Amino acid sequence: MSKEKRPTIVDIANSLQISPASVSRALRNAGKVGVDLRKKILIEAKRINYQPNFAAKALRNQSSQLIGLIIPNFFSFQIDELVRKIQYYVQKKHYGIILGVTEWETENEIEQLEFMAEKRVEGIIVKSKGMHQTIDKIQELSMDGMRVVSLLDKVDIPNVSSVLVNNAMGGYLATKHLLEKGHRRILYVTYQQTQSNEGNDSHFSRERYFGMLRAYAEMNIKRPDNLVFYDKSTNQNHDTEAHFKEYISRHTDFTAIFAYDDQIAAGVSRAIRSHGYSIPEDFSLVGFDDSIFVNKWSNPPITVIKQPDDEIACEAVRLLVNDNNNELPPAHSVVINPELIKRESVASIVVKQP
Amino acid sequence: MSKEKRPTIVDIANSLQISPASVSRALRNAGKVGVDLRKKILIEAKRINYQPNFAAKALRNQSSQLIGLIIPNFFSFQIDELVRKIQYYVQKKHYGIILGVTEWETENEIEQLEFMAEKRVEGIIVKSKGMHQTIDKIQELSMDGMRVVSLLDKVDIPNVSSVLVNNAMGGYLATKHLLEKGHRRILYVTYQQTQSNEGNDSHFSRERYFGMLRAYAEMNIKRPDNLVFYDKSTNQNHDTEAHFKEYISRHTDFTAIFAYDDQIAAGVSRAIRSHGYSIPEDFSLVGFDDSIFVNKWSNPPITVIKQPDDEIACEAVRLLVNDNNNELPPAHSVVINPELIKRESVASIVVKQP
DNA sequence: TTGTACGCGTTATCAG
DNA sequence: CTGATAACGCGTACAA
Repeated sequence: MSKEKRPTIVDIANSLQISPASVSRALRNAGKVGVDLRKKILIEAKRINYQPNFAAKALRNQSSQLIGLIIPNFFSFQIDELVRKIQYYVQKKHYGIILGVTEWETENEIEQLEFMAEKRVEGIIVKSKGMHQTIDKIQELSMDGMRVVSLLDKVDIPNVSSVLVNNAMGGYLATKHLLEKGHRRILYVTYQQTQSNEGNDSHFSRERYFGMLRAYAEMNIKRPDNLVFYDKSTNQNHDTEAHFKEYISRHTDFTAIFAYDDQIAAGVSRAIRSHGYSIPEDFSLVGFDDSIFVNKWSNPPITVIKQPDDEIACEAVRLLVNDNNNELPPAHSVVINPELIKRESVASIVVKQP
Repeated sequence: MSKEKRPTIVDIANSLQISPASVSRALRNAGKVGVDLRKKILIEAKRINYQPNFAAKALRNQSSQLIGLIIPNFFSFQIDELVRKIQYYVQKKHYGIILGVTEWETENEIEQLEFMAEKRVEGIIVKSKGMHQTIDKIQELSMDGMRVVSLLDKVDIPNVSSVLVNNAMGGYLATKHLLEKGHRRILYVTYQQTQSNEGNDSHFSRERYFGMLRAYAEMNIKRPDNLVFYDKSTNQNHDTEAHFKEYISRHTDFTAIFAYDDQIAAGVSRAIRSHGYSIPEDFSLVGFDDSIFVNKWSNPPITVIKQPDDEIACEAVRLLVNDNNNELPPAHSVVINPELIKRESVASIVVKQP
């Protein structure tokens, strides 16, 4: 029962005693077709439940109507929202997304890129760890004519686009908010930067820190020294809680914490609580990303810097899929400004300066 | 630069002065090709960086090498792991998955099903809310010859497969564990069942409860009455915490809680803590699903019934994609046994029976 | 406005 | 073992 051929435009043409060409034209509103003829065609198409053959279209048009989406997993930053929105925008243009998951493994990233190329997707949206092997592969594909958009990673390859968030502004907004609430001693908790960790987190971490410094400078406040804690966690091995427990048992000379990302914020939050302190009474906390960890579970709800996922998704798709017959925009980078989402993890302090 | 035609088997054939047919055979290890000729072909293919044209293959073979995956979101139960594993198994067979996200909206479910059909995927794996409109659409596709696997939902349509978890066994394992730890008054917290909520959760909830009763019966313990709390939350509107706060302010005549799923467990956990109680000292808690909420964030780590995602993914894919030239297995249902993951949310109690 | 004929890249079939 | 040919379903010059 599954073997009977699906109906084609030829079938429609035959039952109506007309040519397949007219059917093709009618079905796509292309070329000239008589009004009544088109009507008959549409009716017949519906009657026999005609479905265009995707492969034939793709072959004929040299276009797969597919774009690849390569992501590390589903819980880092707000990636679930991004995927959902990307899927939405892509499908709105009658494209499909084919998915690859890499677990932050460079090897998998390369494998996925190759897989997408084989499947002849028309473009690839990729969030990678940013190691040079992956970048090389992206460059290779790009030179073969593949359009690539790097998600939230700056990639310096001609013809490769990026959709970025203004990290410095994120750091700035978080810090300014804390300063305005009266905090002066704000601890920055971020990943330790090692040779092996040459990925984008290092750059981003520095950028966010620059933003922090700018906020202090702008308010003419001198930022105290030694208020950075480098967490030795990695993407693969997350142990912020333990590291920070150790730290807080010896240092409590801060009133607020700005966490590099939500995973760190989560670990910090747990460490703080396990020491009998609470948020925001004892320490205020600002996270970064607004991942589901934070926005669906954290207690109390954590104030965060949010990367606007709708805009990111929309831009990424716009860079890959053209709207009508318009030309695609040339490859370029888009920088999107993050915003501060105030929740309940930041308290005002009146005077706490010694 | 992106416009130069990709090389084809004809290009290879021409530069080698042979026929395209031989190239095709050589590239696929199909049919008979001389050893040295094959070698030359492979070398030339590599040289010009030949990539098979997916659309042409699909058209010729009447097979898109694509399967559709329709899911509600990325954080319900262990869906992120499921997607990752499904993607893994699918790609191992050189298939791709194309993704649809529904947000538990019946309307979106139907739209996605139609989209997948248009894209001519060879099979669809779908996790739906289970409303009849969706079921009808699945049936329609199925009658058109589409293979469909329902993920974690029983669907009574001939030719549609299901991969299910033994819910009764889940309830049984959770309860048995609690009983063995000395608990007798175990509160079951589950969703309220309304007319509008005719989806699968109702069935599953009952099945898990039957498993619970069986555990009591098997140990010859009479289960106390009135130990079920119906949470009025829905998939769209999750408010377990508030509901349960209200409940616990008036009832504390239980020592342990078995939550229908992790979202409920999460809400219950927060409600308990906000009342000044702690887990497991005051109440023990067992969740269901092992979603990322629980396994990556909860504090303390919550003991759960886990649906073995690797096995589920593997079965789902096996039902859709044949290994070599083997025939696909006929549509049928697979029931997989869940397991108990012991963590830190269950304490022993010695004597607490009044 | 409509029809004819060809090609997109691949593979199955059949002939040599 | 290898080559020629047709066909998969659709879109589009070109002709009518």
